[in-house]
Amino acid sequence: MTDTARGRRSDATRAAILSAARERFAAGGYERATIRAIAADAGIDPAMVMRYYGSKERLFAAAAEFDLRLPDLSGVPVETVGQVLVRHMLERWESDETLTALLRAGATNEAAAERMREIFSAQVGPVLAPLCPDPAQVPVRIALVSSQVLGLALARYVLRLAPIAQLSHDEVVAWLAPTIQRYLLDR
Amino acid sequence: MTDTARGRRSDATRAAILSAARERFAAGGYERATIRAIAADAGIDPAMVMRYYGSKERLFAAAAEFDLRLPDLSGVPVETVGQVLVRHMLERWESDETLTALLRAGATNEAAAERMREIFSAQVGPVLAPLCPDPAQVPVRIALVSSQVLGLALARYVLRLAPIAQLSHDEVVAWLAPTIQRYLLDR
DNA sequence: GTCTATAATTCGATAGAC
DNA sequence: GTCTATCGAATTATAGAC
Repeated sequence: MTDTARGRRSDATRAAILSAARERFAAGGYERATIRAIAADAGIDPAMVMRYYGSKERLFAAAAEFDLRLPDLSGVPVETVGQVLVRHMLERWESDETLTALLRAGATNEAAAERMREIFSAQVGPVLAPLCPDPAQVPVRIALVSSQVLGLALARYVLRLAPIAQLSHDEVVAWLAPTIQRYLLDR
Repeated sequence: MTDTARGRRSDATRAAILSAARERFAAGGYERATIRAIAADAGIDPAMVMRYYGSKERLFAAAAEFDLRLPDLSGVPVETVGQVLVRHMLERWESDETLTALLRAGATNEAAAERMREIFSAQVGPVLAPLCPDPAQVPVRIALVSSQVLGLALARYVLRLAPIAQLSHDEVVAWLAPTIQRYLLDR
């Protein structure tokens, strides 16, 4: 049995489901994203979603897989770490709706909140920890940075507070970078 | 017809419904808070909720009425404005679950998001605007302050990032006050 | 003012034909 | 691998008895 005969079409279907799922989860959170709507977007039958992912919960788990792709910061000057980080997060947030899906869903769904905690501790932690002065303060400093990054995303992409949604990347970086810098390095 | 004969019992019921509604909206956002569960919490029949508030949407609108009760800041030294503001928000957030209800619901419900925008522009704006140096920058500065306050609430009360959820009020104030101070007054 | 009964939808999930 | 048909449960909302 060749690859084309067996897996080709189903792989495309799987990908279409996942893409549609991310879009729906990002637009309305966990509860409002229905399997029926996701299937309709993907141009397939709702039963296929169940066949491929078993349940809505498992579909979300698959759709909420995410890599922040944080750059290695060991090479950049410490006084520019805030700028680099804020700019990277802006671009990452706007290039992949999965983050908005996680944020919207995380507000009402415990599994999504847990995934969010994982991402920000497991991915942000290791990259920023070496920069902090006192090892004991690392978790707090990472969480503070996360709070400002998440607050920006919430205000800009979810609640859409006009003044902050209209800022350019450069302006956001100019305002937020010093905050990140202080949370990470001060004292 | 006396007051006791007509409105007394119904007023108590109205209040019980509203209180139960805030609790449910705060715990699970808009979609997961069901009229049936709210009625059960209030110890009355689900039909009563409809009778008093007409629809789930109008119930939420009533439950999401909120006053930040921001203090007059014209008297306090400018260099302590950040501290006063952060401490007030912490206490307000922890003494009234309505804010958490708004935050959770605002992530997936447009009416809740709109109410959130109203609160932060109509209530925070007037109090902080007189402190800002350049009138043209007022909306942006208010929105930046909001982003950090909302990010704190999201991380601490909704996503429950352990390191930031465990901080004392004093520690949160010490970390965040300088940020607020800079967003409001710098330059 | 309160509750029973139920209408009208909508959802996640399953069974089974092809 | 895909779809039809449908179940069972849950939801908001309404009608009407008492």
